[in-house]
Amino acid sequence: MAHPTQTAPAPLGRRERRKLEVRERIYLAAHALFDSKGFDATTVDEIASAADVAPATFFNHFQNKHALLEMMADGVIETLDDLTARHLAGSASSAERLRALIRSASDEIRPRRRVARLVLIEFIREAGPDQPSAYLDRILEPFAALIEEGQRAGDFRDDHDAAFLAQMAVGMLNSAIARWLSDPDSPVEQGLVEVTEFVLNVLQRPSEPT
Amino acid sequence: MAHPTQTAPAPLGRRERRKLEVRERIYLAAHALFDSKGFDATTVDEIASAADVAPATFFNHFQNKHALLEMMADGVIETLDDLTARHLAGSASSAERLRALIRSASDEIRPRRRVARLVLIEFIREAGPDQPSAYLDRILEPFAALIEEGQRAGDFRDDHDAAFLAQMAVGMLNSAIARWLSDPDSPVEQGLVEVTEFVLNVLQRPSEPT
DNA sequence: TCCAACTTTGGAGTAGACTCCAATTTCTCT
DNA sequence: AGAGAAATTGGAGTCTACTCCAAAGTTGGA
Repeated sequence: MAHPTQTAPAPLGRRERRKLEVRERIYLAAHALFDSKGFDATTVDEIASAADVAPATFFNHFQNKHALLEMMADGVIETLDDLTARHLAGSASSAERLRALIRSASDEIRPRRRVARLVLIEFIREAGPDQPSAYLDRILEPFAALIEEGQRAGDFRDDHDAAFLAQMAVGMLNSAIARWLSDPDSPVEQGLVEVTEFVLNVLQRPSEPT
Repeated sequence: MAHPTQTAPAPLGRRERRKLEVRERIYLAAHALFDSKGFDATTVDEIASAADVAPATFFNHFQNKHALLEMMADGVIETLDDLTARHLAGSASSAERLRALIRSASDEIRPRRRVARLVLIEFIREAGPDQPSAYLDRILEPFAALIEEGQRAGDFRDDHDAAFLAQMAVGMLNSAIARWLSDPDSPVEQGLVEVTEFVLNVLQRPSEPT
């Protein structure tokens, strides 16, 4: 799960390097704390002292505590994009690609359950009643790409466009993931596999007029 | 959208009646405020004064601000149960029943978009990383009941049990609703109808071995 | 080397959620 | 009517997120 703090690569003075370093330290400290204690139970002061900076410094780097979640959400999306790019490159069948993507995604999530939950909530919450959701669309993109690819190959139904099918697929996966995320002991692997197969079944079957 | 504050019907002294009245007043005030300003932007003091009680009184009735959301979530589930009971009673086809249920549900939600969003988030959030989600299961129940009915009638596929299919159906509907809730101007009617038809298509089509 | 720009930091201060408590009001029951 | 239980209320106090500011430290460049 890449986090977005590593962007500009080359021409950085010691100054900016330090700054990024601090920012990164805060981010990582927060990530660890959120994952172990949850968001609400984690104090800005705790984050600051875990990152070994003064409390005031925190606000030099992040507008507020919530901004950390947004950054983590960005990280998730980046990771998802990376995974998709990797799996699209491969030459397996459409179904196998989707399976692989979902397997990879679940591998990413597993060790960071708690943060994953927070991010999932963030995805829904972020879409304030005023602006269209940014995350939700970006989450769909990778799936849509993969499905479109599958449609072109003739593997997936094309009575709906890829975006719509992606939304349906993500919806189904989501409900499985949501359940998993909230129940620490549930057998994700198994549940997720079942849902994945169902999704494939739905995607593959061409529609007949009702 | 019934709210759960109306339970015990008969033997109430003036005292308990007053108490429920106050509770109800606070609940309604909060509901209105949440719907117009959102949760975070609404102050406990505001709620109290809108309900015409002292700020301290608020905490006599609700453990905290968040408890109001939980109560609203309960209300949603109750409403959903009611709707389902009503629609199960009817004698239409399985497909028609599902369409009717979803239509009713969307009618309930439409005038309370903002609160609906909060409640949706609550559904996901509530499942703390420690206890299994209570709401998520209860949300599925009505759909599962309806689907099971359809399976018995031979209208729906039965290669998976009703609970699983319900989860898939709710997942798909959810992703449509989530999108709608965050985009004030999106044509819910249309999107929801499209998704509903897709869900029906998925439910009706019996699976063939892959 | 020294200045200007930027960062960190401590400290004071605000707002809102929530607790605790004692005084007061409201109801119930006799 | 009057005692006792329960609810309301105001007030003081805590905790945390977050803002503002001035002092002090760090860095890059002339």
